[in-house]
Amino acid sequence: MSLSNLASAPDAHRRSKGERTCDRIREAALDLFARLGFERVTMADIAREAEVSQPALHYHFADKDALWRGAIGMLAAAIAEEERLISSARDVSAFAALQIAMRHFVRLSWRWPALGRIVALEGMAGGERLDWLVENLIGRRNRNLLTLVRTAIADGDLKPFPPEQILILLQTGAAGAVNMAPLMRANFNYDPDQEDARADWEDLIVETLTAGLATGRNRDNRETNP
Amino acid sequence: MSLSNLASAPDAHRRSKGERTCDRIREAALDLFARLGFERVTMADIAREAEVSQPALHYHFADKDALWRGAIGMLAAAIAEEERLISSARDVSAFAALQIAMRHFVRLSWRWPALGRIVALEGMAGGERLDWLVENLIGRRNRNLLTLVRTAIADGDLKPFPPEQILILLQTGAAGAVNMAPLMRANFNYDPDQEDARADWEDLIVETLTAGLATGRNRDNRETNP
DNA sequence: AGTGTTTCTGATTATGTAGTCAGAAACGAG
DNA sequence: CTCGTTTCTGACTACATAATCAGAAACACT
Repeated sequence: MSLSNLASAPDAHRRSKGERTCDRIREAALDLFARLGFERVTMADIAREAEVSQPALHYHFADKDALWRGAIGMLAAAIAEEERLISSARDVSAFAALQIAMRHFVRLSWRWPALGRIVALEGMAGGERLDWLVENLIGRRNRNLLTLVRTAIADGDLKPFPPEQILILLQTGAAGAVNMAPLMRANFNYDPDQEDARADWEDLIVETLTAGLATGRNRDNRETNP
Repeated sequence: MSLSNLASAPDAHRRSKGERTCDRIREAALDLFARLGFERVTMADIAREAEVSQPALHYHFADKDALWRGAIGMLAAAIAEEERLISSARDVSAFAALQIAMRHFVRLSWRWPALGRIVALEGMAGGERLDWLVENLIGRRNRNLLTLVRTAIADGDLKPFPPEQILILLQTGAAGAVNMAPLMRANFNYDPDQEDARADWEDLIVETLTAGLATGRNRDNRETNP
């Protein structure tokens, strides 16, 4: 909980036992919550997956909601990295920055499948957990992206659709194959979670949405450079 | 349960009391299941919404799963109508048929918000309910669409990405604004469920994905006619 | 009205699940 | 090793919820 004694930093990479099991619990919880949603997961499931007893969960987290937030917290670093990467692209056009962001987002979705799934799950249901997500995880990022979309439209590079809609299309589209992997397996006997399928998907998303949303002006710039 | 006596057909539109409350229950259940997912909805919630007592649910449906399937059944007619409409477009190119299907699908998503949400919920989780959905509601429809995509690619009208991925992009994209309405409200203070917003969304989806997926050959056909 | 059937309800049970707590085990500093 | 602290467990409680059932009410038909 504290910032840990920086004095003993030399071997600080060796986290305490509690911190390690805490991580195990959060990993198990994130995986289960993302796949199944909050209610379909029991504390017993998480405990089994993390190889601890149920009360251990309550030792590290006050209740199931706190555990959910703790698990989501594992995504914070990934989001922060994404925000950093987007804002670092400051000397290119908003349109080019969006392309970069989109490619990065697809990769992020594969790296952290839980992200898109949890946003989808709570984004459909609404409620307190969604409010928490917006407040603590995705709100600022999304508003920044919205500004980027608005700028690209003002620049005449993007078709003038409602920017909120464009953003949702980009995000639900990009995460589609990740989120819907079980459906694709069940309905098409197709597994999108393969190295080459992932690469195809990344190209499909970036090329398609870029080409589809661009105005004639830059229609032929596949990957725009400043 | 039986095909009802066709003899007394003249006034057959007057359904029995049981059938009417059965419908009320299914409507309430469909709405709740779609918004919140199977586990987050209790039988008491549904009973309250349908203005009956809990045991009434068990009189009409064996258990919660049967009620879920019964509720989903309300979407069957909508899907059938969609299938009919798609297969009726037989004398146009596969590409043109896909455009028609896409526009129809966006409208269908707004008409039946439960459809996309339930597919998304179960499509992420996998499991028995997804298998049931594939088997009984969306499987055939999706395979038909897949054939259409394959044909359009073979015709040289669609970019040669994996057809399964193209289909998932079309569907998750099209249903995005419908499914994510709560997120859009929470994050952007934007309500996509307005007449003009719906129209914008329909255009955004059809124009963007058409333009993005089309090969150069038909790139400038906004709405292709045979 | 009378009678049998369909439809529904109040009361109740069984079960699964989140959360609690006393105390055991593992750990760390001396 | 010893003692104090952190970490964890087994046994338990409280509660929500799906499901049951006997019987009441609404209905349909004569």
